[in-house]
Amino acid sequence: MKMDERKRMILNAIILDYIATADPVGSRTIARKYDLGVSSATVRNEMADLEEMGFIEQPHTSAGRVPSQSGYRYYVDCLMQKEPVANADRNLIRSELLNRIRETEILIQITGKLLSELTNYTALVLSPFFGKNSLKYIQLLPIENGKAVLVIVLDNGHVEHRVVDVPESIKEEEFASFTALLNEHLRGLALELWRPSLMKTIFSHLADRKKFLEYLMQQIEDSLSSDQVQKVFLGGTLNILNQPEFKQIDKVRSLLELLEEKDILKEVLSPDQENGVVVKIGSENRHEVMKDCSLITATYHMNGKLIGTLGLLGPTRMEYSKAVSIVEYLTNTLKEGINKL
Amino acid sequence: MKMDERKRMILNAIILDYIATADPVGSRTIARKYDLGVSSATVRNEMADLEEMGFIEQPHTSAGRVPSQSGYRYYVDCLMQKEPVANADRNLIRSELLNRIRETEILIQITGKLLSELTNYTALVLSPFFGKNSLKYIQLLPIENGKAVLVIVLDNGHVEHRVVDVPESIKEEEFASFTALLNEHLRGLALELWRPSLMKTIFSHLADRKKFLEYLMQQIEDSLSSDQVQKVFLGGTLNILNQPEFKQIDKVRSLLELLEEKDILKEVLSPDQENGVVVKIGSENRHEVMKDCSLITATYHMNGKLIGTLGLLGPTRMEYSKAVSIVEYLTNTLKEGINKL
DNA sequence: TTTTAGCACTCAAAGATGGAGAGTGCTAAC
DNA sequence: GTTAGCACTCTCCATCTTTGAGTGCTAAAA
Repeated sequence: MKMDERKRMILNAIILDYIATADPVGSRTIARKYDLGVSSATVRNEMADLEEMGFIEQPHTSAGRVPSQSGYRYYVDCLMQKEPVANADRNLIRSELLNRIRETEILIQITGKLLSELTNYTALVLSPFFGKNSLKYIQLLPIENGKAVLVIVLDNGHVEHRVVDVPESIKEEEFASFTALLNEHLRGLALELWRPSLMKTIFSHLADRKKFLEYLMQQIEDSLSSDQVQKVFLGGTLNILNQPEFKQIDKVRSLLELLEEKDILKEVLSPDQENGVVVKIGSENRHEVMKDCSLITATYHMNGKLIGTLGLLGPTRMEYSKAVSIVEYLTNTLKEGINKL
Repeated sequence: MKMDERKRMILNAIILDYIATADPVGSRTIARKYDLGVSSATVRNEMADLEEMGFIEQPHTSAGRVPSQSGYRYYVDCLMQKEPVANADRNLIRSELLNRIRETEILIQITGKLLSELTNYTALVLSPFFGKNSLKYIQLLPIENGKAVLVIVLDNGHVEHRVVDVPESIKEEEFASFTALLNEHLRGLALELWRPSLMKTIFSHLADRKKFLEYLMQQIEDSLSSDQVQKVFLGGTLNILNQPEFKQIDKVRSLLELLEEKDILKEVLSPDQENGVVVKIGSENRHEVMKDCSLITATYHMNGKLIGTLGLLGPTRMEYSKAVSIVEYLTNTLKEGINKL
């Protein structure tokens, strides 16, 4: 069976109509609403072909047709025309993301909020991962007997603090030298390379404080472990409830539960190819729970390095043409924002 | 009509049964399951009385009885026997809350998680508010041209950081004097009293940096405004979905939406009396959305001052006897934990 | 006087029935 | 290759029936 122009138009019409209404689409509707200059009977014949090709399916004999997963796939790959982002939306995005933001975390949060509000789907934003980033600044501040605050600043604007225990035997004056030491040896170093470097230092400079330094090192590593630092931000979690396909509580439930499992989300968001906008439809997603969902992802970079992912989760019946462009535009603006930090 | 012992027993039985099953309770069930030594007919007569008194009601003529709001009220006030917290739960709580925690925020988070997991309801924890607390330590750390990290430590273990802009004209050496100045004048001061005090300082010491100090002050106030600092932590948000009374999506929806409105939650959690465990049933809660829910709250203190609230949200048909004791025990342990920080 | 057995009555929930409507596939004519 | 026409299918909805749990009332028993 060959996919001629008319079949393409009909498939396109079916998908657009189904996306808009969530109701199975009949031959008559297509013939009337999308004037193709042919009768419903003709459309009917074509639809039978499209069904045979696997692009659409019937919920039951006397119902209209519904796009199948490969139908959506074909649409996204070959038929879809990206809808340009509305001017108002562009302006909103730029004004929110490019103004007066000083910390990565806030930038990411706003991005999530924007994405969900502009699309009415659920936004997932994976914040930058710093494995390849390096330390700009580190400081140990004594706050009371036995306690200090460790402040860590990375070269990409991420700031982190953590309260650590300090042996009482360490005097206030020593903190300055610790800080100096840490900065001297760690500044500019990629996080991955820290430990070996610090170890050398320990033995050469401060053998008597070895234990404390080891503890400190542990704390630093902990603070910057991907678990701590690479967070997933959600926006519009409850937007799934808007979708008629999720009217029953049990369907929504497992999805909402999935959204609380940050580890799984990270996995879901980890890209299998490094750039551009990727659309995963239905069971193309690894997780069973997402079999009725599509996920649009895009990665963002800094200095050419992949640092994070942006995702948009909706029903398979989602407005791909609009969603894809917004994800794209938002990713680019986010990049800009991060590089401005 | 008088409330004799038998009526009390029957009401108690009805409520316990309804809490356990969520089905309207019939006279036969009561007579059989809770052996009161009387027949169902007698129970029936008593139930008619209880209904007249307003403690129970019938969904429809031929259904069993369901506790009314005042029924629950009477139960909580007069009938309920607190179920002691299981030993395993006690141990879990103590080991999680009293070990190796250094920051308030983490303590609060764990409390929320525990509360929801132990009860299967939704936990709300309002973190400490510091209006009356004072500053232990403040520091301004330069990190690059035009930027610095402001680190703020309060006397109750709360630590906060924020990236601020710094005029390029301020040299690295000046930071130390700023930090010294801030500490000198603000340390030990209750947050409420900061501004006037700092203002005096500005004019006497550093008239030329007035603008920057004002900006800095603004940043500090911002960081410590109740909006920023007094956060609501949720645990087990999706536990409501377990309840059969929330099977329809529209009922759950408004409740889940409520849980995303942190401002409303703060209001809901603000106590109208200062201590002890308070149970608010159904429409005793201010919010329409919560008319089918009960909220158990308890306040926690530090040095005698009220600093936060702990809440547990479930259906009106909630296991009060168990929930109340867990809230109580957890509040006490949280107090302990905070004072140990 | 209180309790109980018995019975008629009520009502919701669950099936059963029967159009109405939307949509299909097939056939025969254009 | 396209279209009109028609029989057929299946869901959705409203209506009706049955079933079962539970009640209230009454009259007899304790």
